[in-house]
Amino acid sequence: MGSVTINDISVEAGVSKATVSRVLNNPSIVDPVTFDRVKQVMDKFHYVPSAAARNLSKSTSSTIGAVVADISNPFLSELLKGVLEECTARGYTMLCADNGDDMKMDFRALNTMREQRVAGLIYAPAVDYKYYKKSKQLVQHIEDLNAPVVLVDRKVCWGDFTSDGVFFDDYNAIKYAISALRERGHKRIALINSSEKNAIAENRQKGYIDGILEADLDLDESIIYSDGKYTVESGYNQTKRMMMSSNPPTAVITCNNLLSQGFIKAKYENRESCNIEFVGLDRLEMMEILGIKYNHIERDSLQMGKEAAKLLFSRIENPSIPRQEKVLQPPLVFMTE
Amino acid sequence: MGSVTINDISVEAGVSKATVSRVLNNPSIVDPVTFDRVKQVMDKFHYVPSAAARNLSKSTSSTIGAVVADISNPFLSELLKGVLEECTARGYTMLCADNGDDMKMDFRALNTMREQRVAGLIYAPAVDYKYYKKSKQLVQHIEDLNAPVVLVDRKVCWGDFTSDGVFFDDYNAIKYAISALRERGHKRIALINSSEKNAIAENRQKGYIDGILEADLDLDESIIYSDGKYTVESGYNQTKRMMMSSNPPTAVITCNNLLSQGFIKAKYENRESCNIEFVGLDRLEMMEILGIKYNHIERDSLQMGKEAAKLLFSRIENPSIPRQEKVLQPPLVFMTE
DNA sequence: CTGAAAGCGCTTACAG
DNA sequence: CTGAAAGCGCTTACAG
Repeated sequence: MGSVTINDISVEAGVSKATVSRVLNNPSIVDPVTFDRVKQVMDKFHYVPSAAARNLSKSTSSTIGAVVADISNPFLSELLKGVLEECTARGYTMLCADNGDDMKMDFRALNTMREQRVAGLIYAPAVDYKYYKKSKQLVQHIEDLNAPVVLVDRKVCWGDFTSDGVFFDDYNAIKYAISALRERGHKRIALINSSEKNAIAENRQKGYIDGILEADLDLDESIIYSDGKYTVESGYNQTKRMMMSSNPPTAVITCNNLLSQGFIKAKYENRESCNIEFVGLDRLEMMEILGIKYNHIERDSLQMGKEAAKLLFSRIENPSIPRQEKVLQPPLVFMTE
Repeated sequence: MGSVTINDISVEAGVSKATVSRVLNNPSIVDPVTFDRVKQVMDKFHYVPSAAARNLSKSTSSTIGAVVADISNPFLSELLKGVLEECTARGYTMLCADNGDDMKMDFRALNTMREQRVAGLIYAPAVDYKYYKKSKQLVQHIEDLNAPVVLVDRKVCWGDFTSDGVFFDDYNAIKYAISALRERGHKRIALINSSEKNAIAENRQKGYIDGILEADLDLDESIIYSDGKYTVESGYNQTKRMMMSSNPPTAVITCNNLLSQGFIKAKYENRESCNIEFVGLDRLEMMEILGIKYNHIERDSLQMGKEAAKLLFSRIENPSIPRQEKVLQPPLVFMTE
């Protein structure tokens, strides 16, 4: 009934469990003849060793965890795919959890990862805890993890806690987008961001402000839209407000794939009246397929996932290497007609 | 250094490991006073029990596996999200692997799941093994898993192997799509399918043929396109061939989200010349956002994931219940302008 | 209500 | 080259 164990193999092959273990882990030191015999018994019984037992015995782990906001967001599912590829290549296994941008769920997910004693964690925190009272508690959870974590996408700083990380340089990307829009004649450029308190939203806003100033444009805070979450609905609502304002912008930058979709939805509903140009963050594959011009900052999240996993594995192999932070430069893709 | 164990707790609290274990698993039978004391020590040490050790000891598992073709395909990442939700709700953990529609990787993934001793498996096989010599071997692997599996999306039949499953009724959906297209005046309706040998592609083709016949239309095998895989590229290429044929259809049905995208790409590249109407499988969220009329068969893969997980858990709890197969009826969504 | 002991399926010094 | 034994971190009869 239960699966076959190392013991079954050892009695059938007439050797000790230690020897069976050796043909598994250190074949070179076992006598070729007994090796073959044991191997045959293993095949006959379809024996596959239990990862849990092995890990418990060696006090190691062969699974890494990944916690992100939503595994079905294309940006994130691509990222996870990148992580998975690196894991598979190394014989590691990937455990997924999501937090829905919610602190409580984030803590739950972290706790799960701890129970599972993951060897490492790819982590996009639900929020930037430094803005909340839970900050200390979060750091504690991370430390209790007792495994390296690499932050992805969302850079957060909490006290003296540090970890490896892979991020996009949204600050410069947005600055650059502004100068590009400026060159195309735009003088009134808006931003649609989220109101979440986190470094990523802040960086985007900072990039926006610096970009506006460097382009010698007027900084008008009334066209910095950021009163919602990173959702399609929020992008939609903010765009509507923007379109109905007395002095609408001629161009806008939308700060992630969902906000972009919300903007697009509103724009296409008002095709005649709305000719606001825009630059969105992230690819929207469907736009390419439809052949619709779509100016955007192309964040390659598959690559981000791979880079993050690589960082994680190199730290697992060598815990003492200096902290690493990769800042990926997402290219600005302008599609002129 | 290493995480704190039940032993650390027991010595600090001055009780046996058994008692610590009891406050974890069976609080009601332990003296309230010692319970509190132990609990306090646990909190103080941030103790979290090791799932691996617990599972090993109880010969159980608290993780379920999921293997699908590509975790970044929106249809599948939605499905996984559905699975994850059900897992989280029950305190289970989800292990992901992908097979890229490739048999070898499929076997690898299955093997990983076995090493991990998953409590159950949500499985969309890479291919329908009955068409390959590996069929027997696959069945063996599944049996060796020693855990219930529920098939999703891809129904396969191999010998006397049976398992629970959740599928969409593509056969009827496509038949229905044809009759709907017929009502709208179409008399020459094509199909773009994959050439993969599997029940799902077969069902679609069967639904097509029966639909054509029941609608009293001529069955013309030359407009059954199925010479590629389920990819955007294949959909694109097949559409191109179709458009260049001497007698192109007036409507077409595309058999999954990627083929639909390929079709759309080709269609939009030739906007002027191509006015073939179509019905695609699966939602394409971006079409809704753009407000583009998109007739489709709406397969709710999130729901499929949830249903599959529910089936799996009910079988885990009660292995002897009769085999269950759920066939979801995906609604046909026609968007008239 | 609690503890000592055996066991879950492995690995790894330690002897031989 | 191989085996006996202890240990990884838990749980669970079995006694008391």
